Amino acid sequence: MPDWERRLTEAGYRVTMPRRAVMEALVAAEVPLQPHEIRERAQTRHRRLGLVTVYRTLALLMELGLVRRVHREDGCHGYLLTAPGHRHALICQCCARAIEFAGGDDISALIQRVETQTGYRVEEHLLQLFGQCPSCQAATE
Amino acid sequence: MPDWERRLTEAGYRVTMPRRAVMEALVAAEVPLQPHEIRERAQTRHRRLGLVTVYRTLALLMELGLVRRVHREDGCHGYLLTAPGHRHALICQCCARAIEFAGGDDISALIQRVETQTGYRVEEHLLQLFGQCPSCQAATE
DNA sequence: CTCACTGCAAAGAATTTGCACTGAA
DNA sequence: TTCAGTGCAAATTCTTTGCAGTGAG
Repeated sequence: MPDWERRLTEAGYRVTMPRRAVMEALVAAEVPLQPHEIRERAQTRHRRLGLVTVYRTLALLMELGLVRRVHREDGCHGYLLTAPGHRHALICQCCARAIEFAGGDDISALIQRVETQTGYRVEEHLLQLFGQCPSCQAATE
Repeated sequence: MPDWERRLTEAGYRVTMPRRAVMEALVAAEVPLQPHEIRERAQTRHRRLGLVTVYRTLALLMELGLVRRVHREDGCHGYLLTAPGHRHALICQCCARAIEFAGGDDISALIQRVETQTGYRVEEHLLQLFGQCPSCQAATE
């Protein structure tokens, strides 16, 4: 039994076919998926899957911290499986492949500097990097 | 003649009442505004202002770099006047007042670390901080 | 006087809600 | 068996487009 099924069960939710299909699509994806993309991919497993169910499932998975919503520069958003312990996304502008990386001392230092400079108390941060992944760099050069 | 009017003119665009009204609303605002909020505020200057024109004006102002779109944690976005030379927004979770701050060596260091760790080449970054501004901190304590 | 710009209406996305049916526990 | 979960249709919300009229330069 995968960990995410245990998390669902323990929180009092049921493990259903649509939820399995959505999770499998997200696990298989290396890129942040938009709801309609998730639906298309998940339908190979569960034909009748409705877009509404995708939205509801995503809301549930986010609530449980299994999935994160990432922003794109154009304002759209995609959904990405949460890598445990990691918080930030790095997205390839060329192929959309995304990986996550951990925040380290450098982010803490930055936050501390900004707090000192502004007088604000910083509680959350949203950091995403955009660039080119190794294989797209190789393809370009 | 304000600088933004010069920028418009030099780029071959016209300075019109609706554009003035939108800019004034943004200048007066200390918080990121959503399109409908901009419209409501700008209508004190220009009654007939349509939401469509707000969208078109914002697109133009973004193209000229006068305005930035900022993301909120809930996925909505607001528009904020660009502070010259600054790139990142710090938004109060309590009153929504926003200020911008400059990226410094700390961000460069972070990006360099991530590039080394991942092999990606980083070209853009999206950084926003959320917290409490000084006056909201004072009100809470 | 011209043509960029505007407002309206209407189309098109993206997301949410209402409700009767279905299937996981 | 029972109620959480689902799918459909339809409602909302957000944003863009088409087009005839208006006003900035």
